[in-house]
Amino acid sequence: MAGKNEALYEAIYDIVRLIPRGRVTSYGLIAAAIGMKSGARMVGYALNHCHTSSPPVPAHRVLNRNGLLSGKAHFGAGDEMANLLQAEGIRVKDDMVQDFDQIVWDPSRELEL
DNA sequence: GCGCTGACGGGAC
DNA sequence: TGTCCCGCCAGCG
Repeated sequence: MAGKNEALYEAIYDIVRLIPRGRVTSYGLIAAAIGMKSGARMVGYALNHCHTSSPPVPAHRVLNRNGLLSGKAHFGAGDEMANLLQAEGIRVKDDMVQDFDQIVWDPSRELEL
């Protein structure tokens, strides 16, 4: 471990990689799972560097608390993120995940069960 | 060494 | 019920 910050990033990546297909989660839930309830921004920042870690992280399954594809613009392509979500059976409309409350995956909750 | 921005969240109006 | 503003942590100029 080079530093705690790196371990923190890996913790975020690990949780994101645990997200089952057809499910999504929010930055706040991940932040709470790692103990950073108010660090939702840090989660997004970490995912911004997810490409520096391997294996790649399915960040397309991570959305904001509104179910909006906040990081869609950062994926590179225009609708790359929405396309991946729809490919997993997730309904995406106008960059917004439909039935978000039904497909949301809470890490701190699922990992505890 | 200081300040601003940023893939957000929650509370207040 | 919807929208606006403030707060938090870390990286970067």
